[in-house]
Amino acid sequence: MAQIQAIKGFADLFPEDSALFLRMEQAAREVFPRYAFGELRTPLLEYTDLFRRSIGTETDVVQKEMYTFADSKERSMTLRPEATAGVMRAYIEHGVHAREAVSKFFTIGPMFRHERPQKGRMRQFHQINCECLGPREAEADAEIICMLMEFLGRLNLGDITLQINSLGCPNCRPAYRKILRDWLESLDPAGLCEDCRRRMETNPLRVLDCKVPTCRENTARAPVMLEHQCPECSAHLDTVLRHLRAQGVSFEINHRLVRGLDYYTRTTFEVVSGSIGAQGSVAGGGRYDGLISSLGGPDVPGIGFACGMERLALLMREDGEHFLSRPDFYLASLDDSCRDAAFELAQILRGAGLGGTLAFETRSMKSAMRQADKSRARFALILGPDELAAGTVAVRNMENGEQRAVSRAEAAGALKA
RNA sequence: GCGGAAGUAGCUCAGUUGGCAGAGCACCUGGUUGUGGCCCAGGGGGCCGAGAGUUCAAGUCUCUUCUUUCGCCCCA
Repeated sequence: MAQIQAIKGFADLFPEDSALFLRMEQAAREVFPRYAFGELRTPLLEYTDLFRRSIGTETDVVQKEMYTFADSKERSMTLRPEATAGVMRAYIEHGVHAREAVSKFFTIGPMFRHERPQKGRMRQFHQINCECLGPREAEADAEIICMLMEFLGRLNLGDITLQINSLGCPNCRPAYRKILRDWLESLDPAGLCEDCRRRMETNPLRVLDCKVPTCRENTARAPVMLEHQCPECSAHLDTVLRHLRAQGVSFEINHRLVRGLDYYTRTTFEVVSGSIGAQGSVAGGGRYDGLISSLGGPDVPGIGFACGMERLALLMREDGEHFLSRPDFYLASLDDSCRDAAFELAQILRGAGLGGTLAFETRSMKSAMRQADKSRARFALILGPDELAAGTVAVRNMENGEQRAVSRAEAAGALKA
């Protein structure tokens, strides 16, 4: 215990790793604004009540996964376990609905859940989150899904699948819930796992989502949600799917797709990958028409999604590409007398927009070249007594080995050419 | 919260029935005047995750603990 260590489930991202995150953020900031989404940054810390009321007190997230503690005035605070709640709070608190009929926000940042860490799951993890508030129309669903797929498409993720389902609305879901529960109760209980027998009572929809193979077999012919929805919900989903087909966005209907958070209604979707182990869900979202009013805000519907950046990073890494950019130069002095001039030259180059390393110690030629090679710089710049006297610097192209003396005043231009 | 596996050099890992702490890669320095990658030579690097115990002797055996990892659960 002498060594100070990072907290379990909290990771350090070195430049090779953060380069992937940077690339995701850049893709998000390019794609989302074209759909009129603007970035909203909300606090990492909120009053615990916000999450209890939005995510649902019965969920695992609220019951056992939140980082909750009291501040000096004994108020219960929680590190955000997801982004939607904070966005909703900000939306309501600032009366945004009164200013505009449709609000579109994205947010990027860390979330915190006290779970057992494993592949693709950290206690501090990062999400890219989008919320579209205001429209009730199916076009909003189709648009945000198209946007998500366009965003993911920029990331070179390999095989991913978009799955869609509809959970119905408060008018038709209770009836389906009852039909499903009755059907489940007619089964031989021995065919279901312990969890499912419990879920049958508390949350029958979750039984469909069980991963135990025998449960899946035995519920294969369960009543299908989509066949028991009201005409409005059916029409809504049809419109969403029609637009996706027209846009060439491929998807599959997953009758078992049930989301974990209580506030979802109608359209739900998830993007999954088979190649990163058990935590294969890369993005997920859906419509939450009752959430804002249940938090004390106006009766404004919404739809949104979240993607897990650590999981995206796992998929991006597989194409083995270099995400770090190459420096322009590596500049070394061969003698102590040259170091002042080297420092000046490095600053001139940086002032001209070039990037690279200045070797602080005087190095031998061999060592300087080895360092230049290792830095992956495009050019090695060498400053020795000869160059110092002549007002030049030796510029070596590391790709082809071509080398020439260039006046120090013109070095920046030579590197750019 | 529940299971399985693993912690030895910066990284990947050897280490026999308990008996001097190792390799490869990486790093540094050289291989005669100031030139990288390949090759060769040399060098720096270790509380063997931590703490107890057994023993003349523990990297090795026992227990505890921490961490990592793969699953379950849940979720992005």
